[in-house]
Amino acid sequence: METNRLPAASAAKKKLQEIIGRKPRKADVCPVKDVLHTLTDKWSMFVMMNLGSQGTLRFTELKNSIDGISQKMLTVTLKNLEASGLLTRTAYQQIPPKVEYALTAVGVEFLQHLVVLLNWACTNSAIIVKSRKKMERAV
Amino acid sequence: METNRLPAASAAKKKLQEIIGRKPRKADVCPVKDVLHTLTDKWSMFVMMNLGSQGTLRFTELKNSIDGISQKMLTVTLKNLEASGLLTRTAYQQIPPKVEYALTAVGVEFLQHLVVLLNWACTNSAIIVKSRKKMERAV
DNA sequence: CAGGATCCAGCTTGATACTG
DNA sequence: CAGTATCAAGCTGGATCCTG
Repeated sequence: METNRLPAASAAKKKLQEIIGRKPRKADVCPVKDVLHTLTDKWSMFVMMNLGSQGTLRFTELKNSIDGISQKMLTVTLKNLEASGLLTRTAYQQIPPKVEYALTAVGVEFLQHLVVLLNWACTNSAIIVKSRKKMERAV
Repeated sequence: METNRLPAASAAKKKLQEIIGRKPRKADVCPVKDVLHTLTDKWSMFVMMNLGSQGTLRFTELKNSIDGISQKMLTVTLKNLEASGLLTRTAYQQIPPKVEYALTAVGVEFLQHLVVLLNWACTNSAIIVKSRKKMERAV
């Protein structure tokens, strides 16, 4: 419980102050919030995870890989990610159309960080969920 | 651009397949999505960042630290984080009331991971924003 | 196949007023 | 001080229909 094999708590704290201090408190001014929000978006994560693990995918392949996503949201999500430079869209001019999506170098880099977080979430989700259940009962 | 000082792309890919495979595709079944979403929530991050960098804080102190947050959302966010076991709420029975919030060990651990991601976002937000601007023009 | 466009229900959120 | 309660507005996201 006490072992931290991470960038040391103190270093993290320092980094935090740096990051927080960097933004003039106005959330709008600092794009980090916005960027992170886009990236940790409900569907964005799934899109990137699937592209990361399966490589290049077509629109329908992605849709089938991500259970529950609507065509609209996949479109929107893909556009955002493409606009943010995290994935590339390659359209083949042919009938029927064929469009392929793949992560960019930046996308892969982000995903690697995300994997760490996902892994942590996987490990700790049980604890968190249990904690929530306990709170519910307490009410 | 090509340097990756990260858990190696191949390892990340493997991990991804593991994580994706673990969940039966049904987003509802896998709590990881839900957990991550709570944690990367718009306000949750700010709350945890402030607690992480400033230590124990009172309700109003938090509200003042996080520009733009409403009293309601702060309440909701704090409840969620407390229910998830990421922070503790200590109420002193006195008039006027005094309530202090602080991260738990789990909270600190998560925050340390988050810092890495935040740092990455800070470094790359410029690139991403620029990419977006370019896309806008392309339209 | 890969979307674009539209409509609308529902959740999220902010503003406001009130309380122990 | 630290919330709770309520209501209205706005955005999100799903369903549906349509196109090159």
